[in-house]
Amino acid sequence: MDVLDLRKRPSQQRSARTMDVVLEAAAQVLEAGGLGAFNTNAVAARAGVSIGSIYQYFPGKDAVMAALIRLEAARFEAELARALEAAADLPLAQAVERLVALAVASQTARPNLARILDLEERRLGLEAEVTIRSQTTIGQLTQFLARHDVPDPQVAAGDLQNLVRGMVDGALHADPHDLTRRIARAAMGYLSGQAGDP
Amino acid sequence: MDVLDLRKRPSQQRSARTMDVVLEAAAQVLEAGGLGAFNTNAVAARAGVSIGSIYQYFPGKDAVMAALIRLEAARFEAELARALEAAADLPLAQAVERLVALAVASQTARPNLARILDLEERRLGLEAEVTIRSQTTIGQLTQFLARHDVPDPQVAAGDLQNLVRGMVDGALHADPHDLTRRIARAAMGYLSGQAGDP
DNA sequence: GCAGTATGTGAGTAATTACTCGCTTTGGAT
DNA sequence: ATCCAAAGCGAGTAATTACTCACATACTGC
Repeated sequence: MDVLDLRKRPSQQRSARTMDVVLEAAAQVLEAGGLGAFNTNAVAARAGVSIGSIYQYFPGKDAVMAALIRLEAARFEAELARALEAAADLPLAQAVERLVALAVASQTARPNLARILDLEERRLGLEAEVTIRSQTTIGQLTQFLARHDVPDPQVAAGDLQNLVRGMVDGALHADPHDLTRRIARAAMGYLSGQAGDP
Repeated sequence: MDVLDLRKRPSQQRSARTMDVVLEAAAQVLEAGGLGAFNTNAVAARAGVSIGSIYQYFPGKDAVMAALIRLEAARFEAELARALEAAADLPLAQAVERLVALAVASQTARPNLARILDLEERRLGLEAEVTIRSQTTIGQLTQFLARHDVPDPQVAAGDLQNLVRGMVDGALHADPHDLTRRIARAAMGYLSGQAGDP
């Protein structure tokens, strides 16, 4: 039984609108004001609900954070799944470019939020439910890479995810298209250099 | 006149030991407990000085943070400068491997700290003194890459820094030596793929 | 209408925390 | 020894904030 769990949702089939509104407000507060501005009052105000309502849906502040992390993870994973399906029959280079473009678009929408969620995921995920966000993302990527005969696909998947994340994080004010090209180049470079060069 | 400046240091030639102690304590608190544990009382306690003393050397909490960011930046830049000098006559691939090893070692020592400083730098550096930490680092790298006839060395320097940072951040529990090899491969892959493939 | 329940409210509370200020201690010059 | 300024101290203060709870309102089946 985790403090971050939402099992205590008062009824089974709630309108869920309030919850969504709160999470969206939390995202906006984090994006606009950073971790320091993320407090229950600010989130409630932005969501247009009372503080009490927040505590009807979430056992505490950290639970809001955790729910937001899971939400964003789920969104990205859904997009990734679609993109992977669409790119299934493409040659590796083109497939990689598409996936990178997806990652760039995803992070560019709310640059600060992504960074904060990264950091908070580590703080909250204290060993349990390790890396909420990347678990299945990595899984999907691993399978994709394995199909393209990339050696050590699991490690490669993790490396690529980190490579992309780092480059997107660092260069958010660049032109997205150009950035995508450079990141794709780095990713392909990594994959080409894979394994036994003699 | 910035709130983060330390110009108001009470005397011109202070022992500076207290200041160092405070900064080291701040680093330890951040590494151990994250941003949430970073408060003036905790830092003072860990440093073995009183709260008052902190405020004799720093105009406020954020100034401690800023000073720590500058300190770590200066340390890394010094190491980088030495490494670049030592690697000046090496072929590109070997030079890159050495630089990557340095970055890995640097971040591995205090993994959480590095991430937090990244985030805080953005929060504090609001447009002024843009990217305290990477300014001269990038400069040094740019010159190095230019000497090796890398096209667009400035962009490449930034990309490489972000690529390395991302990969190190994401895989801190891996074996440092293996990690270094993989990152170096990615970096070389990026550099090889540079410019006009037809 | 009405009973009963689900949902929403927001003033209040207890805890935390950045920072102040009047005081004590230290150390060096005479 | 005496003085003085520099350095250090830490209880106190005002502000912030996570969270509670007694109450109000909306909704549902009758």
